Amino acid sequence: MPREVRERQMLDAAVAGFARHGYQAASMDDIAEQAGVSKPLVYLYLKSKEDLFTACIRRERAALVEAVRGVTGRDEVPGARAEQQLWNGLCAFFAHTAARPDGWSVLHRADTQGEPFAREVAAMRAEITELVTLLLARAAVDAGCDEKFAEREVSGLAHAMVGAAESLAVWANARTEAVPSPKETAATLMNFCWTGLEQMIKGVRWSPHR
Amino acid sequence: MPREVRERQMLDAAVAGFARHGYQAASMDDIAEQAGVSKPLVYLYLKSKEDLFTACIRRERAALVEAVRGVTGRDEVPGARAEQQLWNGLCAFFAHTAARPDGWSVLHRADTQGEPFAREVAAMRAEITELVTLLLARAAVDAGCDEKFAEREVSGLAHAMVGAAESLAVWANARTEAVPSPKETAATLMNFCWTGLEQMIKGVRWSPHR
Amino acid sequence: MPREVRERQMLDAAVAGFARHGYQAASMDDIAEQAGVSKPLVYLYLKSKEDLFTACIRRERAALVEAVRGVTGRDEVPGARAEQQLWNGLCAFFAHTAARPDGWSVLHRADTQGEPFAREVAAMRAEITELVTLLLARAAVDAGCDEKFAEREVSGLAHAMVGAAESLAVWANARTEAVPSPKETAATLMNFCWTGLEQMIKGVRWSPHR
Amino acid sequence: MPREVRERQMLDAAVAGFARHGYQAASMDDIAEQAGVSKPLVYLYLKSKEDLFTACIRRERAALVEAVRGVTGRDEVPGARAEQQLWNGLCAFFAHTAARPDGWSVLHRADTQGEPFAREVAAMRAEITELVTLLLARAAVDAGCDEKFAEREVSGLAHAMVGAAESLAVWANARTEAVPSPKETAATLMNFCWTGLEQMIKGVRWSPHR
DNA sequence: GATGAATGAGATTTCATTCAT
DNA sequence: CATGAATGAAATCTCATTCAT
Repeated sequence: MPREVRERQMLDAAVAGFARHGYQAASMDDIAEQAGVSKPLVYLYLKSKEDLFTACIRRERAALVEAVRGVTGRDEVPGARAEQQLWNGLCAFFAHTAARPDGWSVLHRADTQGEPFAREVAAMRAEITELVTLLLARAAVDAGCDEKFAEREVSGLAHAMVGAAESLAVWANARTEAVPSPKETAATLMNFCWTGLEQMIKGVRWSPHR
Repeated sequence: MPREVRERQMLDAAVAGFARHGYQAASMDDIAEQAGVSKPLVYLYLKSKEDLFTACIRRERAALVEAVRGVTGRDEVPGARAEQQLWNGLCAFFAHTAARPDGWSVLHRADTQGEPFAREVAAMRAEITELVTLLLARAAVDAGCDEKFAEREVSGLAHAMVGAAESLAVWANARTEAVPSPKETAATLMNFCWTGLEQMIKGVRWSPHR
Repeated sequence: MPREVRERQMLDAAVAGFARHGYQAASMDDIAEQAGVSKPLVYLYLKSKEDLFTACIRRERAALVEAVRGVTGRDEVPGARAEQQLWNGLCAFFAHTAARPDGWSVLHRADTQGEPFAREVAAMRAEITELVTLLLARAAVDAGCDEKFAEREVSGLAHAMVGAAESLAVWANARTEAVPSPKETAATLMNFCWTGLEQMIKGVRWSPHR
Repeated sequence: MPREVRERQMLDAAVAGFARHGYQAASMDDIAEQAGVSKPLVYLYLKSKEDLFTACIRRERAALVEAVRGVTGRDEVPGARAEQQLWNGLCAFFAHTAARPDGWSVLHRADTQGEPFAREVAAMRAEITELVTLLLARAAVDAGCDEKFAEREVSGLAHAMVGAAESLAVWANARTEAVPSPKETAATLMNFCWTGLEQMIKGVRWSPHR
């Protein structure tokens, strides 16, 4: 059996194992068995537990980012409405995290599994946040907002949105009854952020002294 | 030295250890040493690693809920404005998580450390979410909204808000420069959710077909 | 059972194991079993295989040096004949290596088991060589030799003698029939080195052109 | 590529590997890679790690013995002075061990790598010791000594000399500064053993009671 | 009440070795 | 002739946990 195929099997098993038990508690024995290969082969191909976990993160990160970028367009598409692109991106995000819950679990949990892994996830988050920031800014401009203002103010909203999306994805995957569809989840968030954006553009702010 | 004091020392050490290394990687050896007691004593008092972790979760959960409840009022306080109570609660929440980062880290990470612990955290989340739902509903009613409507619609917003608050608390603790004050963090979130609530009351919804 | 006793048992077993199989091939499993304890206890007390081996080297080195120093006198003993002291030292050396063949094997083999261990042995060799140099020099002076000359020339002979003694000790232990007594072995070497010393004092040198 | 060449490459790589890391620590993976062939080929040609090591020992042993025999003459050469032959042999020995440090290291270390290998080395040592004994005996006769006496007494000196030569070869290879030339090393030893031989012939013995 | 002594079980990792092609 | 693919067995080391005192 060719190496490529075996490697994919191993990564599949590893993602499942790490998702279920976390990095520390997942055992190489179990992962190898799950993949249908012997442990030495896992080590031959993937070097160490740490490298295996990193490989999982990288693969899942690439798949997720690809899924989102695939529908938002990799670059600015002149004429396309940013709002629509954002909506598409969110739908793709929640669809992907719902379709590959283990993959998403690995990405989300990697955050709390020590330095080398947290960096990997931070990079992904930065990548996505940048994309969202761009789309929000262009949406604001579309809505008649001053360009300078948009760039300055919208970043905070983007951070909040990405954080909220992460939480929602976890929460949606955890549901066992009344599981929301990706579009419903996306709509919830869009609803939230879009009103936030509009208020922001208008300069409305909440304050305790109000 | 009385048992109570000893136990508190152990829990303190355990919370620190679990926060730093996670459940699996934290070692009973280190915890016992850190607590300044012998390992058998830890087992005598707290039975097992699992029980010890559970005890940590329970203690930190109680402390956090107490901190929030202490400023929102344990029950509905007729005449008090719900908006103000919500604001107070958020401030208390972020102040507490900032003051006890290890405790919060334990609570947050427990979520991904396997079944028995996730349940504990889920219970805490439910407790807080219920509180927030109540406050939001009363705030909606205060704003002239129909009571039935409020109860039905506001729950989703509460869930999102709690999730967002969790993310924000982690994010704030992770900062090393430009660390936001609890009030700033609370204002960010309040800003966000309050506009969402107002739009919701007005019946405004975002939809892809718009 | 007190720690000290256990540690000695472990070191005994380790010395036997390392002597028989060498550092790499000796297994911690076997050593623990031989010592009549569980592996974790070995690790608890001696930290690692490397540390265990180092501890063996140190103990055997100390015992050997002590055995030699005990009969040569730790310092210069005015009035004592250096020749006699040297003879006593050699006898003690061969008696010790014959009495503790495993210990001597460990010391001798450590030389070829990698850097950290070779250093340990080199230090021991230097210690003994220094002692021998001193005795030879004093013996030369006793024999009417110029002091300056003695110090300069005798060092090479001391090195050769120590090397020869090492080889002889290994060789004597390897014999299964006609095993020489320590005194016989010592006499062989003394015979050798003493004539060498006498010729050297007289300035006689062998050269190919003779 | 003919089998002979391939085998030589493998043995070269193996000798280098065993010399650097010892028998246990050297890995077949590394050796195969170093030899530029695949592992199965190594096993096809040399059957096992043990056989490979044995093959190394045999080859290096043959080369060393050949180098010495080549200058001492394979048999007794009537008319040639034994002293000169011994000198030539020592020079050849130290020149060879200096020229092929890895080969010598393998031979020397094989001694302490367990039964099957120690026997190989013992055989080589016996071979060389026999040669030296012969030369020493003839030299004694040349010097006017009784033939019977020579054969009986000279054997011990030969053993000591071979042991000393081994130590010196290792020591010379280990030097990084002031590396002695083979001739210098040979002269050191010759100096030593020749005086010993002369005294012996004269019947002079050292004794503790002197 | 408190601890020094001790371990069973299992973790990651490596290595010599062999097929099927 | 040559190799990519694969593994059984064993190595070092760690950890939660328990007695005897």
